[in-house]
Amino acid sequence: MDQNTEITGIARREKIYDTIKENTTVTVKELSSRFAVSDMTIRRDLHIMEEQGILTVHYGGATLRRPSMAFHSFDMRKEDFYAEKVSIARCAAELIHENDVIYLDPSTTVLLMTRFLPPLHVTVVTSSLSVMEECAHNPYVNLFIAPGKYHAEYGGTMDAETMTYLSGFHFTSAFLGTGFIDTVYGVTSTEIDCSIKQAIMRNSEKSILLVDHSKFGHRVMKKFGDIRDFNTIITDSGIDPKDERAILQQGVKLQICDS
Amino acid sequence: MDQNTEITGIARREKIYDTIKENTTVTVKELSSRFAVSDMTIRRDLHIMEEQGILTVHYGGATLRRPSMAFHSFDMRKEDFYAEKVSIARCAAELIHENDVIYLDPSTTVLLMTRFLPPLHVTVVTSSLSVMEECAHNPYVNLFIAPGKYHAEYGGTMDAETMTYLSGFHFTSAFLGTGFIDTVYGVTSTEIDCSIKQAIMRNSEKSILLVDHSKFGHRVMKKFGDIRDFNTIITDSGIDPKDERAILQQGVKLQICDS
DNA sequence: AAGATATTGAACATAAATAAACATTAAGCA
DNA sequence: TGCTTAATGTTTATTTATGTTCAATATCTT
Repeated sequence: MDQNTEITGIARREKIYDTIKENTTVTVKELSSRFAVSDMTIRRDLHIMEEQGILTVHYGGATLRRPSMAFHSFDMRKEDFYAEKVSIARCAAELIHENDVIYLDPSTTVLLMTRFLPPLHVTVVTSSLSVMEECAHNPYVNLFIAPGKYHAEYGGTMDAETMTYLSGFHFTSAFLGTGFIDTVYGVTSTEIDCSIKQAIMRNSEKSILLVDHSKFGHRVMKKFGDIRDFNTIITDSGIDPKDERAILQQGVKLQICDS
Repeated sequence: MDQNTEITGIARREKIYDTIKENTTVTVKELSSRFAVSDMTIRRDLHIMEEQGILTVHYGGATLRRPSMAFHSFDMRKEDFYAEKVSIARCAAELIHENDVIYLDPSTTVLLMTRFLPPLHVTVVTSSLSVMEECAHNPYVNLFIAPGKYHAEYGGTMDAETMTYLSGFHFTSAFLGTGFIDTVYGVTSTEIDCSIKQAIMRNSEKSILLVDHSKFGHRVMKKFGDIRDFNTIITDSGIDPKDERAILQQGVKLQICDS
């Protein structure tokens, strides 16, 4: 309405923030005419604000980034290899049986599994806040929550008490994600995450690894398992044939889902 | 209802998601006329959302994927005396100090406190999923999550392990809610809830009860505390003067917030 | 079960939005 | 003043979202 004064840069972005806070969503056109600047400028503004985590840009405009709720904000769909992760998750969910007791890891790919849970009675144990949110209203799911200090970077609890609590369960299957897999060195993660995952795997009849192809060939300091420690590895069709062979040679079942 | 001015792409799909979350099922016709787009566009939207696992398309429309149903006693309670609860929560939040270690009960009124948390560093311990969600992204909050089986009717964990975990903390203040308060008999709740609340109160320097006026004069089987076990009781101006006097006579600080 | 009606998806067409590269302007400052 | 930098505008090819037509298919009606 009133842009009498020439607004520029940060000041304009603050106004944009005010607008999007009210309306939840804004369009490029609407903003460019309101501030009498070019579409390109608005687009640049929106991208800056997206970098700052304020909003999510999409074709035509942007939407306020809502703080909580894994799926309610669609930031997740901006995850790399989202489509691949969805198909991996879909495949993984098919491995669930009636009365299973399953562990669901704090991982975006594993989280997607909650979307494809079959209508079977299962017990879900998790330390992931997003998984809790998704399972809380699912009448088929018996949900158990692991304690500890919440870490925003993992989206869940992760400390000694988390591990102790989780060690008290016996799982029929554990669904694990990872950021780093190397068919020679094995699967790696952070110190505490490794400890927890190892505890889980010790207490699980089956360990299933969900990992998209982009994670292959990378590793960090601490290893939580070798390839052969998993019963099944589920990945997408982007996997390198060499890695595929390496996994099969180690006698591990490999499931490749096309995205 | 609809000033859906030129909603496009993702933004429209978000709205579709909101709609289907409420109604469980949507039709193509209904959506295409509501958003003033062609049927084909809606169909494409629905297919994208099906691919993402959000819903299942069928002839004529789509249905929410998640087996929803019981959209829960806990969510329903959010309605009664909402304004009163908000002002009670706002008052309660003012009792928080820098570096406090506080317990937040699974209760709708206590949950509302998370909206009014002052910009002070606090440690929040909770067994309430909603509290977790609200606090997870609050940079001032150090969040600790209590374990156990999740009960949809309480919106949080509530079992022996929950109690054991919570007993390990020392709180500067505990913020508790209740459904039943009687100035003569005391404050009552379910068996397990009582056990947990008592454990909390034993380990807390201060116990603060948040209760709107509609809860007075009611009681159930098990008591978790007498009026005088609380340092402060916060309620709204609808409280009966008799109850007000009864509380003050027992030497308990009473805070009445106008709604 | 057969015919009537409505819904669908595929192929194509079109308009709009985008990112990238480059041009221009404004602003600070030695 | 002239130099430098940051912000904005412009032009381009490319991508994306949406609309349209039509044959195939599903659902309803009797």
